[in-house]
Amino acid sequence: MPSHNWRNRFRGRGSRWTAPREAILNLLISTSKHMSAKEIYRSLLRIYPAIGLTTVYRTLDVLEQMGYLNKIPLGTGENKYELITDSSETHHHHLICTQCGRIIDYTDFEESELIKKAEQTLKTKHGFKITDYNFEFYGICKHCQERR
Amino acid sequence: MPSHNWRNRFRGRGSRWTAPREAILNLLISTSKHMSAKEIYRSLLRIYPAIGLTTVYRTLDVLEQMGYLNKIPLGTGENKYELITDSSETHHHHLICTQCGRIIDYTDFEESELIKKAEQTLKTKHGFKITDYNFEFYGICKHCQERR
DNA sequence: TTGGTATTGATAATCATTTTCAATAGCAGT
DNA sequence: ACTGCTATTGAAAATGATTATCAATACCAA
Ligand SMILES: [Mn+2]
Ligand SMILES: [Mn+2]
Ligand SMILES: [Zn+2]
Ligand SMILES: [Zn+2]
Repeated sequence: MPSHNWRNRFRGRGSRWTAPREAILNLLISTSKHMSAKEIYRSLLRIYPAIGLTTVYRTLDVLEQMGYLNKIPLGTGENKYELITDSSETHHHHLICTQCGRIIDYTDFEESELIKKAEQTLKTKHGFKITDYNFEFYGICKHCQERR
Repeated sequence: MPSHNWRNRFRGRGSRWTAPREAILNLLISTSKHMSAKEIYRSLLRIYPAIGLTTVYRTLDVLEQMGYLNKIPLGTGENKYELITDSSETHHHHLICTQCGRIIDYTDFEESELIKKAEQTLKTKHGFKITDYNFEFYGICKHCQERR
């Protein structure tokens, strides 16, 4: 996962490889968390004081368009992001704690299969061409249940 | 579906039965569409020129808390709403056209079953208490595919 | 090295939803 | 029907996330 790999991916589609983009990617690569644009921005400020929040948003957009980023709506109008890497489970869903905002990854083979099947069915039955889907559970995480 | 039914539901939880709330409910009952707060507001203006958008939001909140309203995030930060009635399919999902905003109801027995199972699993396995979930497909509807 | 242009960051603008607050109206108790 | 308490209302301002604008800058192909 050397960064010239990412560099080439950007260059390959006519985009440029820049310092802000490298900083954002390094952060996304190194973290295991699901971060919001502002969280990414604030985290980068320490090492890259000149970076702008706007640039974070733009880079996340590009990454999403390239298919390397997963955008997770929190249901509050805010989104969190996670990089899609080779090693990461491509198909997983999320448990979102409405109390603390924590996001828990969760994989279910049956569910993934069903979604694939549904995509097919919806195309033939409703003529609906699926480009994306959301599947999130909302609730109270174990941690938050204990402290009340 | 006489409105004194709804009146009692409101009164039952210490809430008051008011003209704006009756107007909003009558609209939600009579429509088969999935409407946004602003769409509801604009539609009511004709018959109830004094109504405020704020009140629409507040009434939708109450209905959601009472468990009679389904809130559907469009992925753009905007939400649409639909009343949950006895006759309506309680468990259905949505196909959201990212081109025209149309929402298509869609029911899948297998999927509903799987979600019920998942709720159980998540509770025992992750200690996660589910209060709600989102399951939406995004894509291009038949209508929009033809006109391009 | 250079020129064209993609990108950047500061700032202002959007847009949906919330908050605030004084005025009003529902309704329980009389 | 009257009264008083307080939930509700609507206008206006505030919020919070995201986007648009724009002049300055930095990539990078040639
Ligand atoms: Mn994840
Ligand atoms: Mn529906
Ligand atoms: Zn939590
Ligand atoms: Zn459409």
